[in-house]
Amino acid sequence: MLDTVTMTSETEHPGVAATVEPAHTSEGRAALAEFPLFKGASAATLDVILRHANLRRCVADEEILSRDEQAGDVYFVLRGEVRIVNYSASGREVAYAIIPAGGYFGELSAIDGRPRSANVLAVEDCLLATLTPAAFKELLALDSEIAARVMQKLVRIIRSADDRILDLATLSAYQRVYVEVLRMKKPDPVRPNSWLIYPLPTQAQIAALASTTRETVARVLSQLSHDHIAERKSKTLYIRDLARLQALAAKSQPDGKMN
Amino acid sequence: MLDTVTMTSETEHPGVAATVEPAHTSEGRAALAEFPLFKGASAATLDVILRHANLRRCVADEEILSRDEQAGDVYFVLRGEVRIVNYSASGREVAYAIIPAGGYFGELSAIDGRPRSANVLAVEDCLLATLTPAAFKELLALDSEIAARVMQKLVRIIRSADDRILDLATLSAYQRVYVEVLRMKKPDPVRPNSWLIYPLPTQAQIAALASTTRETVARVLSQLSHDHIAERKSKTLYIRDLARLQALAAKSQPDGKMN
DNA sequence: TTTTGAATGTGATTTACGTCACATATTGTT
DNA sequence: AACAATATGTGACGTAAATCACATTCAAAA
Repeated sequence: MLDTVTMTSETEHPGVAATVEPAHTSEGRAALAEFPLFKGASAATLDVILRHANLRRCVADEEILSRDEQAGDVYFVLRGEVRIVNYSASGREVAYAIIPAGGYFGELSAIDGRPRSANVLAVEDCLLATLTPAAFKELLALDSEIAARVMQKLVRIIRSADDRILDLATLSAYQRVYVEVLRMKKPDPVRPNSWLIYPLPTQAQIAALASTTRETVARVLSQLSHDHIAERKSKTLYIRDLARLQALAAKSQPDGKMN
Repeated sequence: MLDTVTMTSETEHPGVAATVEPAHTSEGRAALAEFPLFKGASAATLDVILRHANLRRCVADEEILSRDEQAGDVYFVLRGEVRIVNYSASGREVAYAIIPAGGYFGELSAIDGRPRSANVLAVEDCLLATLTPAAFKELLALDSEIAARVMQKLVRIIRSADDRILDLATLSAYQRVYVEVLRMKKPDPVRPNSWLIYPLPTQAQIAALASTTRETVARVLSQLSHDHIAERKSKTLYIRDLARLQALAAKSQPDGKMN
């Protein structure tokens, strides 16, 4: 499944795989100063960050960190995109989130010192900055604005996890796929008032997000296409009838029983 | 489903239902100073708390706060127990957590200012202390130890929510009940090395936690009893064979497919 | 181009478990 | 003790969706 990592791209030292390097390069400085979490930070704060941060590059599909590992580094995604996933005992993949450039992960272990709760995979080639737990905590103590932002992000994670639990507990598999499609939609960059998904993840990846099977996702997509609600053209899915899709996602099963 | 609340118990002013009162009573002072989150706090911190806190009493099954409400008070459970739940469009109840005395809730809205994400019900008669969002934020800014504890609690919530998502996505309904039973077990106060659940929640409540139906919970409990793994005697469930129960909870469906 | 491995589409079959329908048991109340 | 009112136990049944099994299409190398 995972490619054996070949360290060719973006590595200047042949032979030694230089995956970790200090962030004191012009590239690192610029990227970190502009990073959303640190936007508007004082010079002192930025100094702490730049002094402690390291850069790490990784290639598509590389496993950046894995569950149960006893490490607490916080990772900032400067370029690329990562997926946070877990595997069931039987090997089924469950995806928690996709973090694009500008996001960060790994803060849970940094905050409570416990092992990693999930695996993180690079969706594509990535440039990451890392901070040790000690440095991250220093940062939180030093800059209350950043501490507040981190806390807000934790709250956002809880809210979305709670939503997900509600979805898993109460929606049908089809509905969960509808919901996932709705979550992934972005405004069409050319046509206004129109929505699309690009690039469309593989059906297996969508299935992992919606906690169902690849086949079910295929059936849902076929049905949507047949009903002219969404249309797939190679790597993009055009949403033709948003209202109808939302209706499908929301329609409550004729249940009515209040227990 | 919910009893219409009759304000008889613990109310001294007949007529007016005095649900909110300042915490400046000896009862309030003692309870708050001993409260886990505030344990070891400085006099200044405690002063802020006591000055801003109010007490609120509520009776069993009362709805303490409800989803989508635009309010951000934080609640501290001084006595009693509350359940955090949500309802699906079709009315099915999904329980997130049961918070005993010493716990708190409502901090999400206080932190991010967004509406309530769930409903909170009193399991039994409760004594609660409340803090406005402003007071809570002041507290976080004033006392970094408390801020850190709150952050740790948020992380704990995320970890358990992620576990729950994994369970929902990968375990069978039976297994989810096993898992829930295992979660609720406590060491037997009299017999050492023995586990039990007391008081055993109703099957409907267990079903809400495990996201299944009451009937399924009944079947699981019957099966466990039949196999001498657990035995129910009125309000307590004795776990007779912990190892076997854990094995049942963990047994991976013969799936093996890695996708 | 040809080849080879993923990714996708769709039928047929199976099954876990929700739903429905009661009977029985356990509570708490007059 | 008698009575509701809740809570529990268990069969029968239907169905959503997982599983299995291919055919087909697409996309990346050789």
